[in-house]
Amino acid sequence: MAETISLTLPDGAKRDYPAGTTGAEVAADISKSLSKAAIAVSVDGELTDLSRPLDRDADFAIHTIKDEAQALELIRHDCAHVMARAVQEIWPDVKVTIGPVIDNGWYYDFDREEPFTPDDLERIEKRMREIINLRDPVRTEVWPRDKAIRFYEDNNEPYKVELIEAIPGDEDLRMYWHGDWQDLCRGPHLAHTGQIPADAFKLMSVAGAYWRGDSSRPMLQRIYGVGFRSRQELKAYLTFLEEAQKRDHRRLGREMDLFHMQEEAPGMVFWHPNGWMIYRELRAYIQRRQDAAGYVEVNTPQVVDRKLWEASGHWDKYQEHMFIVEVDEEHAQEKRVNALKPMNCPCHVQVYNTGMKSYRDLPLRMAEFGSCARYEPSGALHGIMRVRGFVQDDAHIFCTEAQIESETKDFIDLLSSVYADLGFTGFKVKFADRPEVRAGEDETWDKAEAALKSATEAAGATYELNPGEGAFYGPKLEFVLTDAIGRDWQCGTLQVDFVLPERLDASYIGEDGHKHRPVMLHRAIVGSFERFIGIMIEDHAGKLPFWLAPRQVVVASIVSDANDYAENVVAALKARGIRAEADLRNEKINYKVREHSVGKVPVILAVGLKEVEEGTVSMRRLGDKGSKVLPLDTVATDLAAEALAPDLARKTG
RNA sequence: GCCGCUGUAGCUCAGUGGUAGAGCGCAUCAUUGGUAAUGAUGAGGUCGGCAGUUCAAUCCUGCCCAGCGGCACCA
Repeated sequence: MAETISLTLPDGAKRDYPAGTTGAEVAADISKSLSKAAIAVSVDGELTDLSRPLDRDADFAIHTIKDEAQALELIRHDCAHVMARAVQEIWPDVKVTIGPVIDNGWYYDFDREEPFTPDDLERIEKRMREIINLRDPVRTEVWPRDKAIRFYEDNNEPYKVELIEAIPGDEDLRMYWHGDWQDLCRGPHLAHTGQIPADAFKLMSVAGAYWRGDSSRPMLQRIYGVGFRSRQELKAYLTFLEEAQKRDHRRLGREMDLFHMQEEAPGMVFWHPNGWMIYRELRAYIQRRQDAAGYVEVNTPQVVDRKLWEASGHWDKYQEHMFIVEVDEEHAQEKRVNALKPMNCPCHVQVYNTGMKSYRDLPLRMAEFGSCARYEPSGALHGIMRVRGFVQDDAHIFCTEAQIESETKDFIDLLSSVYADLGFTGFKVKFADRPEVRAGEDETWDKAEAALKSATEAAGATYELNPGEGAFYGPKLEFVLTDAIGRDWQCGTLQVDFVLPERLDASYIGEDGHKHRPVMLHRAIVGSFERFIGIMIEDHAGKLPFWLAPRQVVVASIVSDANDYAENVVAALKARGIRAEADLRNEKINYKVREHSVGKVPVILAVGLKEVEEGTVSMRRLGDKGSKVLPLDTVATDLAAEALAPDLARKTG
């Protein structure tokens, strides 16, 4: 070890210290105020404790609470420790497990017989504040693993023992203390508990979670917390949560009268006229785009004999998740067992397999908006986002291996254009390559992965790797959208499949006059319409773009003498393809404006005696404060243009 | 599926071992008004379902169903 080490500060200045000097000592050497404000240091970009001895030349930075990323990481991390200590002080029998930092906060998993109650959370929070006020210094030591294992065995912390045993190699472990409380942790940590802002965290909820994420292992209790640097930041986050709640598609679905769900059909959507209008518009748009992109559309049965599912391999793997339909046929020897189709692909191969296919028929792009049913586990259901009955913008492209690349590129182009039309300007691409357990030769995988990669690049898309997450039958691309409040949604997909054509014996006659296997590309752009509409509702907070809005215009009369004129206005708008309705109720205009604003109607046209006389309307846009009086013709022309779906608008120019 | 919580009027929610309330919405009447709630009156409930305890259960107990928050799952 060098006697002297040289630290390069962020401003470029170099400072020399004896090896073994700690970050805290460096901070104290620079200034007294920095010494007080310091919470951690970075050594060559790596965040670490103030108390850690420095042993080499490095780029060096001292962090205070002003360094947001580092501060939040440390605060949340130490909140997890403080919470675990609070829990163990209140209930000494509780066993601790793990407690990582997550978006906006942290969680910690505990093993305790009794469930934690909301009152318990308050109690824990209070104790946490007390611990923070103690300003206990954080201390770490490096222990050999044997010693650590013995320590946790003696202290009856079996989960910690298991954690250590799962750490590969025989590296030493870092043990953590604040006060008398101990945990296994590699850090980094704050200098003392008092550096946690005591008024900027909140315990949010308790939930069950499997030990090590494995559903065959014990269910632990997970307490979630959120933590920030200041009370203001916490408050801002809580306000954000309230805003997010207001755009919940389940709530908006009810308020806008889009759909409902009920006990008799869990996970199935009852679409109301308003919601179904969105669905129809979106589906018609996708249909037009796919027609234009050279797809053919088919429709295949929903109830299909188990034999087909056995042949495709689904019966084996997904039987538990299929709706089974048994039919007693009067003269049959045994019951006929069918399944509601969970997906379209096996049926598409049946259509493909009729007649002889030639290489001249490829690529064959077969689309279907087919109703699928999957018996999803009850706990997975979530509004219309995760359902048991759904329709995808599903299609299978039968092609040769040589065509994978151009088909992929064409698909990504189509998908980008559709996403842009739907208001999602950017999307991420993930490339999921071969999983450990897979079908097919490595050589085939090489070819498929290479084709998929170069096609993705040719389409101008950058991707991140999602290693080992491909389907068992082939690599896949996942397309991920980000919504208005920053949440990611995986919607589109493209999967290369060599297995199903084999299993279901699909073939074509090649140029050489011999039989060949086609490749199948499974692909979807929006994924399920149900889920995508849910995403659109939340993304727009219910204020859908005009062409998708189920109710586009309400013409509201101000006095009953304007009722006839209001009806005429509605007729004029309808004649131009606009979804317009009249509100002639005996209510004040304030009342009507409020009701239709709450109902997210994009345009309200108020008409009173003045408008009747002048042939005008008073137009108010959703979200605007005021209104504008305009000639009816102008409004009708403008709104008719606005009502066109993006692809139709492009055609009209 | 697993852990926890919840289920009362169309919606949001109070409430009680002696069969129930508010606001909004709905209906009727009055009001004809100018851009986010006009007033009055009225109707509306097997208190999620099935058992049990009790003289008596919406309330207590058990089982089931559904929803919510997570976990696991997502062909």
